[in-house]
This record gives sequence, structure tokens and C-alpha cells, in this order.
Amino acid sequence: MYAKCGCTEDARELFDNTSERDVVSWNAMIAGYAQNGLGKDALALYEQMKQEGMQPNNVTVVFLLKACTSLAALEKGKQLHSEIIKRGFESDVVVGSTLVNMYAKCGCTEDARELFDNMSERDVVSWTGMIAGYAQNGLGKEALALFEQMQREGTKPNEVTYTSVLSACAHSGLVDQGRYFFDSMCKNHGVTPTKEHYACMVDLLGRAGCLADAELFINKMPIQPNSVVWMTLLGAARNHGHAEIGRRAFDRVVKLETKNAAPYALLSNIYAAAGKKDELAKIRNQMKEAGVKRIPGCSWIEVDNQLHAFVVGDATHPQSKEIQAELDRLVGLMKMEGYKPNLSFVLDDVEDEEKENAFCGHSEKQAIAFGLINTSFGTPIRIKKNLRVCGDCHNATKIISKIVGRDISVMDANRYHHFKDGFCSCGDYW
DNA sequence: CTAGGGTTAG
Repeated sequence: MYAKCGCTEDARELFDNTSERDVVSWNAMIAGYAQNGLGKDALALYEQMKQEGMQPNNVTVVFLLKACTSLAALEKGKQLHSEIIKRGFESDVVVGSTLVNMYAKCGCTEDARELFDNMSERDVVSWTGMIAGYAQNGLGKEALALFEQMQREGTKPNEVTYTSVLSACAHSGLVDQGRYFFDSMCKNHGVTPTKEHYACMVDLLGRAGCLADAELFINKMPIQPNSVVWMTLLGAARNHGHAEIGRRAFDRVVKLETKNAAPYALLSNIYAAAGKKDELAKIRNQMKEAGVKRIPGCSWIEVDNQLHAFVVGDATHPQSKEIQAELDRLVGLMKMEGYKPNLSFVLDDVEDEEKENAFCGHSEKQAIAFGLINTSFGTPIRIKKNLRVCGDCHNATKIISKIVGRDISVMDANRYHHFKDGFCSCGDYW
């Protein structure tokens, strides 16, 4: 009960003081960790569980898999998979769906699909999970093909399925298909669009650069648009450098979410990219007046399977020299590419205030510019390409993608992005 | 024989 409410510490105390613990108590505690973003603790507790001779059941492994998914701990997930086979939990629909999800979210869509095809039983959740897996990895066509197959085989899509389908269209630039599915969902399948569906449509239109359409779409919504919808538009305005629409979306978000720093960061990005220093300063002031605090930015970069994290302002890390060398190399590449540094690109002699400005519009290039310092980062997340950049990373990704001449994948504190053909697919990753 | 799986945004 405590664990479900997010009070994992209280739950743990109670758990530790319970003399007779059965599988259900262990499951509840592991679930508490896994569902509150404490994947590592969940996995650690499982080690303890095994040491104490307690046998996991099919419910235990579902939570453990969820922990692996949130940590993108693919190797651990694979170990669990073999344990699932050994213990005979494989045929459980829920376990199967969770496994498929784990593989897909770790970027292994092919493995996920093979598992999915071999499942003895599939329900609407299994189908939706696999479709979402494709969507999150930018495989829009595969997602839509599976959606067709699902219907052919007689499973009726529900509102979550449609959310995944629309997200697949958005992440793959399938604008017309997305519009079609949105319409047919209402007319032919009796699914009333929710705010999630509207957010997907705004994302779809916004990503494709149809910002005016996206704004019009919001203004015609029959339900009250929430902050997520406006944030989606603001994000799209940032990505396409549209200051006017960005400003309008920003004003809406700030009214709905007074303490969120994200809209300030996004609007700052727009103004910084457009060189509007006056506007940038105004936003900073407005943020101060509203008492909104910036969450320190953290960016990661992976080069040849080595993952490094960067935190603004931390110059004391022992590995800072090696990282600095790697950053210098990347900066050199950028310059060769004819990239023109803006704002405070030059690291050593920036004023503190400039740093603040840039931090407001924190982006990877600015992170690099500040010589943000590495802290080595535990388990590298599996990725097919050997270079990754993370952070509030849109601009940086474009640049670095161009430099290395191929698609790259990106992560920030919460999301995994894969850039392909100018579109970015995002999924939860952290 | 209860628990457990899929969705949106930056």
C-alpha cells in the first residue's frame, strides 16, 4: 500500500520489519520500486529475494522486466528472459507482452517481433504493445502493417491502440495516414478521441512542420486542451523555429502549469536560435518573477560504445580531461562542417550571465561549449549506432548527424530519440 | 485463486 502511494521508504521499513514474508510481500515491494522509477532498487531486492531462497512467480518477473525496461538494462532483461523460460512463465500472456515490450523499448524490435509472433496467445494489449514498440523506434510502416494484421486477425483496436498508431504516424512523418486514422477512429470504430489522441495529432502536424494547422486543430478541439497539447505545439515551434506560434503556445502552457521550467527552456531555445537577445532576457526575468527553478541540465554522449554524462558546471570530475579531449575533437568536427557557433559557444571566456542565458536554452552544443564535464555512466544503453548524444538535443542532433553522415540516436533524461529521415521518434527511456 | 502487461509531451 505504501509502495503504491510512492512512499517506498516507508514501505521498505515495513517490509524489513515483517517477519513472515511471502511472495506477495516481495512482489509488492519490488513493484513499489519498479513503479516509482527505482529500477535499480527493484533489481537489488530481487537479488536479496533469491538469496533468501524465495521463489519468484510470474507476477515477480513482470515487475522485474518493467524495472529493466525503465533502466534500458537489456542484458539483465535477457537474463530474466532465460529464467522465465526455465520456470515456464513464458506462455503467460502478460509475461509475454511485458517481454515484447522490454525488447522493443531497448531498441530490439526484431527480437520483440519474433517473440510476439511466437506467443501462444495475443490480446489487444499485446498487439498494442508491439505497435507502440515499432512507433517508438521510428518504424511507422511496420507499425501500420501490424495494425492491419491485428484487425485482419479479428482483434478490435481500442483507444490505446489508436494512440500508438497515431504516435507511429507522427514519428514517421505519415501525416495523411495519421489524419485518416484519426477520422476513421471516430467514424468507423466508435472510439471517441481523448486528449492523448489530440496531443498525438498536434505532434503529427507539428513535426511535419504544419504548425498553423496544428494550432488551428487545437483551437477547434471539442474538449479543453491541456498543457500537454500546448507543450507539444511549443516543442514543434521550437523544432521549426516558429517564434509567434511558440509564444502563443508558451502563454497557454504557463497559465496551466505555473511551476514548470520546460516551457521557458523551449521558448528560450526559439529566441536564442533567432538571435533575439532582448526577448531571451525578458523570458529569463519572467521566469525569475514566476519563481520557476531550472532543473540542472544533464546531457550524455556516447562515442564508440562509451557513454559519458555531462552536468553543467561540474569541472571537478576526475575524467574531465579525457572528456574535454573528446569534446574538443567533436567541436573541431563541427567547425570543419562550417557550423557557426552562436550564443556562448566559446567556452573559456564566457560571462556567468551568458552561461545562464545559454543554460536556459540548454542544448548539446552549449553543453559542449561549456566544457561540461563527464561523469561516467553505468550501463550503456544498447544502440545500433556507435554514437549518441543526449540532452535537450534537437539542434545538436541535427548537427552531429550531419557530421557523422548517418542517423543517430539521442537520449535525454527521460527519453530516447531516434532520428531518421528528418523525423524524431521518442520513447520513454529513463 | 487475487496481484501483473500496451498510450501522449518537452
